[in-house]
Amino acid sequence: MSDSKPQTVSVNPTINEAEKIVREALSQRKTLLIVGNCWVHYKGRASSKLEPGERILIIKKDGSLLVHRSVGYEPVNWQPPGCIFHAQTRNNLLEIHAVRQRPPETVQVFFDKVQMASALSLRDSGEFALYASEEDMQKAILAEPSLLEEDFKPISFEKKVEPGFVDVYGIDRKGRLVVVEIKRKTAGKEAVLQLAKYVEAVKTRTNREVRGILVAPDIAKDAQRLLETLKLEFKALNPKKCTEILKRAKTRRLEAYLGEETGHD
Amino acid sequence: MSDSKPQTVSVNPTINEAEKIVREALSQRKTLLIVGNCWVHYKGRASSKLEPGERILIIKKDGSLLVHRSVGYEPVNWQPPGCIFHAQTRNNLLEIHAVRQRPPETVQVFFDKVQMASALSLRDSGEFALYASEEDMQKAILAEPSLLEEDFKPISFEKKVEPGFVDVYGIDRKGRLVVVEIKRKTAGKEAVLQLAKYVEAVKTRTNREVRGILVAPDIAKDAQRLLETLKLEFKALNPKKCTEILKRAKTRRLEAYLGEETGHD
DNA sequence: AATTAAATTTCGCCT
DNA sequence: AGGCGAAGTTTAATT
Repeated sequence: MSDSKPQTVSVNPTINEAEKIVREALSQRKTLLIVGNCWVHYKGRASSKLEPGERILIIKKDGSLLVHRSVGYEPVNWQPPGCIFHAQTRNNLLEIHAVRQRPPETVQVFFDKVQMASALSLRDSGEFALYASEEDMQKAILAEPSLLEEDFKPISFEKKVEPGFVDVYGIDRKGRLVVVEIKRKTAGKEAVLQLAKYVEAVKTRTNREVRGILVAPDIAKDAQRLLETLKLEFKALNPKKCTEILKRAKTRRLEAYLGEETGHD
Repeated sequence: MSDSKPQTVSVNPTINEAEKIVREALSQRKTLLIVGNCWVHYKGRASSKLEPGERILIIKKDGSLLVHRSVGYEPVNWQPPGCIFHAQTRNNLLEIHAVRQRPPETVQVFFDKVQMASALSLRDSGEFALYASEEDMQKAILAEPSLLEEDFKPISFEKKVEPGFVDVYGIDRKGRLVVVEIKRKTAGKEAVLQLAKYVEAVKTRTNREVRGILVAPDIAKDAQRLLETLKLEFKALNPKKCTEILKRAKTRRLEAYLGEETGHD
């Protein structure tokens, strides 16, 4: 008897039938998907109660739980991965408890009517790639320092400086130290203050002149004013452009590699 | 012919059958639920590509979109409410496009195999109540100022002060100004620093003595030391107690209301 | 285990 | 519409 059925789906099941599907999903580490009328109690970092209504419940094999209403991007109730679940039927009521150890939290979901219950084996080995991250921008500046300004020479990156880490650290064409703070999106006041903090920290460690440059696709009006007050600088840089630069740099590296070491594979 | 069917569910539908369900959901503002093999392209604030795999797609009537993998609390791809959708089948491939105007973003989902497709009418008018939130604690102190200390008189709340907003602002029994910072859980150093910031800001605006009181269920050891160094104060307050106080206050208000204006319904 | 910073953060409130 | 602060934020990296 094979239990490798890729999916069990039941429409308008009884509470008992639904419970069987819940148990199947939980015991075989399948994805559980239930649609029905339910109410939810949460206790933990805060507490909440959700009155009855029709919602979607998802429990994943990693022990995460989501309750979604008919509107809203965010789940109304949830539990991060690592929960332990317990399911039971009492008085024709399907109860699903999700318990998290640290921090101690519980979510209890009660169904009195199930429209659909499903236990799914989701095969998913596809990779997810996010482009134009802050890290990409950093790599792009390191690969192509002229993106920042002509004759900029990077010395290090993610350099430890008292309050944290400087994104990029280098020397300009006149030998002045340059501290670079990178933001992937419009820079606000907090980004300017972060840069100022690092510039001040570097200044205490040297007698040389120190410049601070904020790199971002854009800068907010108030942040611009603050930047000027603090005698810092701004360099506009589009994250998308960084992705392209990186792609080009990789190609170049690949070409150099193929030129030097042929016949590899 | 009635279209008020509460749900349409199809197991292992053809791509064309799945497309019909997608159109039903989108045109009738139902919740769309699809499980199947898909890949996803996202372009907007950032860009991403998700290689093929079996996932759950949810589209809600408010124009939000979620793609969930078999693990993880967060969706791998998503779109907040307010999207416009477009669906089509080409070469036996079901394409669903979600477009957001501002910021300009698109998510494209491509299905080549659908395990389950469903259009759901979720009736949900249940209220959601979050208890013991920071806001509740604030309200409780305003309703019952002696929770903070005897003879404390609140003046305002969420008062704008240079770096942000002061939770509660008032006067103590000796006429000193009091700045209150509230935390729902154990207060850490950042909470103390936040309070210090506000106290300093208020001091620049007055000649009067200014006290700073941190209100939380508990305070961390290092935060306690910092608090003493900065000559600030701590008042333990349990969020749960606040919820009870609020309930009592509401009852009292209701009683007063019923006492004054009888016969209202 | 605790801290810190980033996120396609989202959400709500206010200007 | 944009800016700012908070969130049961979550997540990942680092001390």
